[in-house]
Amino acid sequence: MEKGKKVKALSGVALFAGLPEAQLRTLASITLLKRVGAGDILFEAGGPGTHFFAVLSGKVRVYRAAPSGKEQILHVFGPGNAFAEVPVFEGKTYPANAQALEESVLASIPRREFVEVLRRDPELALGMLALLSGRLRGFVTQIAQLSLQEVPERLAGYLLLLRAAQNTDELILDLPKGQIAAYLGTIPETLSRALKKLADQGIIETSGVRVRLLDPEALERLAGARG
Amino acid sequence: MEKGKKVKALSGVALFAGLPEAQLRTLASITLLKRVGAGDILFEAGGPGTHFFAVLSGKVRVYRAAPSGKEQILHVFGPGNAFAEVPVFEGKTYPANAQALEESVLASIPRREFVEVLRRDPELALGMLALLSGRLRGFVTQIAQLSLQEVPERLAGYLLLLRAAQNTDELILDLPKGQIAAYLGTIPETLSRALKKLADQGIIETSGVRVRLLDPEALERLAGARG
DNA sequence: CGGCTGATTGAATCAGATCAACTGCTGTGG
DNA sequence: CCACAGCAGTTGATCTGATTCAATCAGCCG
Repeated sequence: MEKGKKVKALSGVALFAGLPEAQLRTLASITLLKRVGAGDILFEAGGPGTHFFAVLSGKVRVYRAAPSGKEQILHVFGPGNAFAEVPVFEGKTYPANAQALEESVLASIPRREFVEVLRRDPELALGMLALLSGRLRGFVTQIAQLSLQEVPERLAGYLLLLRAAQNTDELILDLPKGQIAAYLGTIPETLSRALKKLADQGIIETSGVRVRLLDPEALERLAGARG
Repeated sequence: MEKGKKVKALSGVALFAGLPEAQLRTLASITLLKRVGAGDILFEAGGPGTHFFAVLSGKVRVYRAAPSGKEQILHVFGPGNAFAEVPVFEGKTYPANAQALEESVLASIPRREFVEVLRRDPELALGMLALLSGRLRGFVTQIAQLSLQEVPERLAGYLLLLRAAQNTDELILDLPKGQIAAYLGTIPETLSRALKKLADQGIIETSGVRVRLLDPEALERLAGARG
């Protein structure tokens, strides 16, 4: 992998988008490219948090698992997203597990060197602060949903997210239903019933991986004002 | 309020602890002191996020509320804690509500000026990054608990937190039970039953606001390895 | 001594999980 | 090209942890 390619790859990461060429080159020089297959585990909760990652291609999920086997997905990251920033600034362990959902290519940046770059570039630090703040906001939403809403309402919120991302009312589910269930804090059986419930109410129409939103306003009412 | 007093107050905030005198003075010059009574609302979810806060004395809870009236506490902040950092770096709205639980004195720092100070002090920015990372870690734990554990297990985790904070097995509950219930994502009735359950199993002994841990290992087993 | 608020207890109900069976799709190998 | 293994998803029946509703109790302040 020659250097120019790495620089190009990194410039596609949102967090590094505005970075001057020189900084990008520095980053590229400490970055390792990592190719992983579907299902590969990248790190586990409690493991030493030595690296910070960015997805160049593919899809990665970050989740926690109960002894029972039930899993809660915290976030799914796609191309251009950076993740695993928590241990970078705490120097401790990863708080969750990460697993590739598909064949993916990742940029892997060693913690120590990355902090050095940050120390020298306050703008990157501010970008990082914005990234973490956005993450916090997302978690606040997730906590509120888990605690204050029931499954069909959370599902409504998720469908609205997809709508915003895909900019259409003819959605294509971006994950297998089992993974969506884990993201919503439930299990596939319950998700299946929730989809049916919304369909019975005439709010959506489903067929496999396709979901047509018949009544987006009803979804917004269900999901509540907040995102 | 003369200036020296503000500097002293700010130096008691963990986030600003290591800051050089000059920076502290700059901060003090843009800081407003705010006195609030028990029950006062500091800001509400969705409101414009103009200020960043630190608790100088008293206690503040940050929470989200459902239309039904049920509330989920995200965090309770005491003296020395900074909070409401999310809108500082996103320049948007507060993601949750904040309310004083007791008479409190707060340092209130305008967003724009604070960002300027940060831009000039990379070390403060790194401190801020560490603060946010810790917050993220806490939220990950909270999400996992809400989704993967049941109430008695979450309660066990909470009691262990108190044990670590108070460094004794003779705990004093730091919040009214109703608030603890809201923090654990449940309601007072259920918390009451969970306490009774642990007591029946001989793991704890309760009397009002006092809780004696008879079998901390059992609590750790219940709560699971993670914090 | 009331009267308010917080906490507890009991009974009924409910959302969601669990368990089990079945469907349907996909890819592989005979 | 068909058969079948294997997995994801659905459906139904049951179980259970938690909420709801209602009543009572304890403590604290005026």
